[in-house]
Amino acid sequence: MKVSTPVMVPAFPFADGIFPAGCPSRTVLDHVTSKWGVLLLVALSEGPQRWSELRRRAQGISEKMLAQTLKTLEADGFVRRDAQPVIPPRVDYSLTGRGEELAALLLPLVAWVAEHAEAIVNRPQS
Amino acid sequence: MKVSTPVMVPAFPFADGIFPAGCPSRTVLDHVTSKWGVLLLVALSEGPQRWSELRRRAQGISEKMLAQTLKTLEADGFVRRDAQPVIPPRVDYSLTGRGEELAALLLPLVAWVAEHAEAIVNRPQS
DNA sequence: GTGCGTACTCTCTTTTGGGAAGCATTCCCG
DNA sequence: CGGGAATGCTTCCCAAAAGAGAGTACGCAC
Repeated sequence: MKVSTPVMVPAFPFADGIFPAGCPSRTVLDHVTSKWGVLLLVALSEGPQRWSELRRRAQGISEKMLAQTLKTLEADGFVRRDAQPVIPPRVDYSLTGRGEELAALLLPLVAWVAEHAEAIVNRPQS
Repeated sequence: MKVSTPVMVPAFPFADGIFPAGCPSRTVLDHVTSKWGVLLLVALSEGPQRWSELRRRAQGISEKMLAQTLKTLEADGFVRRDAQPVIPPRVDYSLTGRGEELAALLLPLVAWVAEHAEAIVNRPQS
């Protein structure tokens, strides 16, 4: 497998300047590529999970950032929040269709990074 | 098209917890998914460019962040810095092999975001 | 009625990032 | 012959944002 597919994306017309500065693309890109956004989307790509579970999977995230990031992802329509009014509260988070599309693009990236990370940190010069 | 391909990436063994908190993957992931890191990598995927050119393409970036981000990407071995000792100075930046691999994974993601950004910002509910 | 577990929310500290000026060097213009 | 422009950074200062940690509401078990 590997990089056997240098399909070379059409490199669409980025004109001059990747994106206009105030463009929606910038906003959304910031959300999905945020430190915790990526991690949560990848975590959720393995199936619905509840708050405390996500907290465990995304090691090191604070409760504040978890809540905040989930809220952003939900507002963007990537994540579905399903709160059951039971006590103690139970809230399940899952990817929407849109979220799954995105995760499918994110996963290869994360996989590549995971595979090369050590080499990159140790011997920057490739 | 759409979600016609729930190919579901193999979802490799993320065990429990996407990455250990202090893991190199985290570090590298943060670098490449940083706000300006993505933009610069994508910009450079269209060919070598010099400082002032990058500054223009990545609309809105400050000189400080451009210098800092390029330094990080160079340290990680994604970007090559080629300074010619002429006056006025001329410095060309380009992707290394590793940088191109990464950009190839980044482009589809950026393209998807560009395509859906407006809908996401306007009508979060999909 | 005390204490626990869950899902947040609030407050305060640390880090990040933008803006602008500075710098080195040579050529161009007046 | 002197002043200003062009280029690629670097440094300083301060506002904005990220992040940690404690606090809150809620019912149930004991």
